[in-house]
Amino acid sequence: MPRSAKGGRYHHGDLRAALIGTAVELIGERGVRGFSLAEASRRLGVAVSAPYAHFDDRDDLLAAVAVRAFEIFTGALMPEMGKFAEPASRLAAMARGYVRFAAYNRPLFEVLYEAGLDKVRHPEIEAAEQQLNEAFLDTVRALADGDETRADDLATAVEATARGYAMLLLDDGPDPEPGAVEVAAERTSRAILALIEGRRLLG
Amino acid sequence: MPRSAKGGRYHHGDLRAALIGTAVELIGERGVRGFSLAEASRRLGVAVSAPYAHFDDRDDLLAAVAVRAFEIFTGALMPEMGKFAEPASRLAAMARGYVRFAAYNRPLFEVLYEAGLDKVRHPEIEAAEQQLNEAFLDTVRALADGDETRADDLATAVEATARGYAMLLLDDGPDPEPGAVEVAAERTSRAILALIEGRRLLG
DNA sequence: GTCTATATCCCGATAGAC
DNA sequence: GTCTATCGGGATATAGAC
Repeated sequence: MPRSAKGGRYHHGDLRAALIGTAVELIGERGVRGFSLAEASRRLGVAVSAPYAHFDDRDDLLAAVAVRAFEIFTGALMPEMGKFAEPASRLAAMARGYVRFAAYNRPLFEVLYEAGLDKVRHPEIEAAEQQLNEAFLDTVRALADGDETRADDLATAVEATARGYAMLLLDDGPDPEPGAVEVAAERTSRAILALIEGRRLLG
Repeated sequence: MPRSAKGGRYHHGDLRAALIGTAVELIGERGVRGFSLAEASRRLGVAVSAPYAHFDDRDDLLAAVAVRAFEIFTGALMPEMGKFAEPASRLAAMARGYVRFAAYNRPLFEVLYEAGLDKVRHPEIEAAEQQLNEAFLDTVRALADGDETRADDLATAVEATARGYAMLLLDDGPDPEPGAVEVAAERTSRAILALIEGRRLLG
């Protein structure tokens, strides 16, 4: 990418996109709360005031990261589900995908849950969440005998299980090895199947 | 509590303990990363340099909070377990206690997992964790037919489930209502029982 | 759209007086 | 053990030039 000499003007091709990318990098290194516009600017070699031409403020940039996170999240899980016809297998596959996503896209996963973004100010985020949620609920309903309350309880249980395994994996340290990720994903998958097996005890 | 007039010397009865308490307050309001020694000092009406007479640095204070967190955590879960003889009921009770602890002691729960403390510098933390862990593993083993691998898988599954439900509850917003906490705790408890019911699928 | 420069604020940590 | 004072650093955000 073109970079003018030190001190000269810097015309970035697409500073907006570059800022989002750098934000992801930085969040991976220091967490959401440790991220700052100032350091992102420094890394890109632009003035600290430059980001304000593209984003209202720090949170506005984080919201853009969150939207990208949901896109990647959805893009990773939907195909995974499509490989299985049985509802139980589909849920297990989703859970595996969930844990893998958390492990391999830690910064994005962190933004989804820890950014504390104002959903009133950033409604795009909820919209990005919608598609995946519908597919998830459809699959859960198939295991609940048409009982909406049972479906809700099972959905919560599946989500909690996946979330919990993801958190445990991320606790072990940043950037887990692929082997450890697969072990965790497989355990998660089996826990989902065990949960479904005993689901009559849920509600 | 005695407080000298503005500008005068301030002799606190136990600044060390007061700092820990104020840290918990502040973490509840702004999260672990948003906590600062400077603001804690301001709230207590002492100079920003005063804390350094009791703690090496910011992390040293957070470590003291973490130790207190484990003490309260253990103190809440052990009696809960003691009420039940059956291993499955004990694990379900632990999980209920786990979720309640997270909901009613959010700052402490946060410190346990998000403080990112150096365990080499603060070995007390691991010691505080030990007691509870042993009791937990003993109960899990009773459900694993003497198979240590099965026990390990089940322990992970139980921990992940409790952690996941706690995270979902905390996601809903700070300071959840007692009604919501009980619903979440009950759901967690049932999920543990369902998991145990289907545990042959775990490994 | 980007830069320079600046205002304003907060933080951690230390030195030296009392 | 606490205070006053201070150093050094980093952040957000804005104003005005180009």
